[in-house]
Amino acid sequence: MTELGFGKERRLLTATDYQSVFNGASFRVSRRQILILANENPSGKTRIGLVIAKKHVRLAVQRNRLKRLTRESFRHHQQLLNGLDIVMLARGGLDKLDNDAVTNMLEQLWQDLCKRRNHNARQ
RNA sequence: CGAGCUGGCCAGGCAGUCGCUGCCCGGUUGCUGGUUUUGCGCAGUUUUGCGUGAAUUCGGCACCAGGUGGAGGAAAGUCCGGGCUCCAAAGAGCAAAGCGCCAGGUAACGCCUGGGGGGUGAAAGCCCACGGAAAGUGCAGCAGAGAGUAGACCGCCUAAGCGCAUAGCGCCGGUAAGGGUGAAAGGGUGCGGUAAGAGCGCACCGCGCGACUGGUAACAGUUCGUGGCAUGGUAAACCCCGCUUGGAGCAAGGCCAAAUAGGGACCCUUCGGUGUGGCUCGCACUGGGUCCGGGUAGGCUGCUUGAGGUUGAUAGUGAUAUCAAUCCCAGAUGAAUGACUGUCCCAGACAGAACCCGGCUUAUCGGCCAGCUCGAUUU
RNA sequence: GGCUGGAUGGCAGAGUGGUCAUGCAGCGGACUGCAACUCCGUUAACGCCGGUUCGAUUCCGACUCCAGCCU
Repeated sequence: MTELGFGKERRLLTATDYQSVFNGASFRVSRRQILILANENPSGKTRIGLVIAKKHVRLAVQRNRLKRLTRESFRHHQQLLNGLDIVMLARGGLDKLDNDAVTNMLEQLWQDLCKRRNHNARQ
């Protein structure tokens, strides 16, 4: 298993997985077009789930594009986010950004999330 | 060469690194299920049964390595038509809905092909929900005299008859040629005719009906006969005629199954009730007896070999069909087909499969090929 | 993914083949010392594009948008 892999065990799979993150979200970082919720995973795995509603991003091509970009970014930064269950929610207007903008934004969000986590750990 | 029309095709390429997923092949790897042989223990009269250990071999899952495949012409809208599944073995009648020139194609269609008719364009071509209004009912505001058995507002006429009493006026009337209204005013043009007019008569055009000819038919015809001429519009108003349609949908349906609640399956009976698609019939359930399984979260399946693609031959004007050879070409399930870097060019539009096909419609950068029309020029 | 329903002034909400009610809101006026209430008057709409019809908000087709249901 390589360090940058992205298999089934790295994803949130069921409705109950999503519910646990939504109900007890310990971390919450956002930008205008993206909201990220996260929670410590009890078994120490790193997993991500995507919520990109049709209401916010109308075209299927755009939804697929955003999912791919997010997964790719997550895949590259998963060492940083070790042991978290993460849910990424898209807001309106995200489909208007190009690939570079989305990738940069996600990178900043990962950093924010990491800082928030370290801050909590010290307290 | 320019302007235009029709049909078909393509949908950024290449290299490297990282990543996702289906299938195939392999593994001194891990977990797990079975086959065969055999050791030991227990039971038994024996065949043997149970427990346990070893070897053997066949799978399944995970992981690793390699190979190979991985969005569209519209995948879209869900507007039609089918397959498939369940509802009863999907049946009968009514109601309701859809379609509508003719012939053919097709599994089927509201689609396609060919033909006819109408419209449009200089032409190639393009467009058309294109049955019936002499079966019946309804509708047409306003305007207008009159809106469907036509109709005297203005106008025209005053021959015949009557009155005044005389180139005239009035009464009784006549008249659809002209004006005006309207979306629409009941064949058109000309001549005759007349008081003025009128298919009143005639000629030509148009129209209806019948015959004949051509065509499978729709329909057509410098054809013949006949009728003075009707049958205004609206059926995407009700309707009539002909044809078609049972309803739901893969979140259909089937299987395995934590939790939770009390029902569930089979047999017998048919008064009432409930349900199945709008109603009726019909059918199923509810009632009594016997026996224990049923099922939410979740998982598996349905799930991709098909009215299939490619090439060729044959039949046909064509849509298409038949035959032969050959190929296997996405199958995901929080949902794969991507990201980054470099490079080239004509600088990449619209846009992402979700059970599967056939169409239609809508979105769309740019390019290629073939055929046709018109114009210009040269030989 | 599939299946339904809808779109009428700023808001709510009827309606029908012939220039669309009604209420609230807005504006102007009357009443009042000023307001409220009340009364009178007035502005403003059929989602968009085609077709059928003499005429479409209504009938038919396509498009856009908004709700709801099935897991």
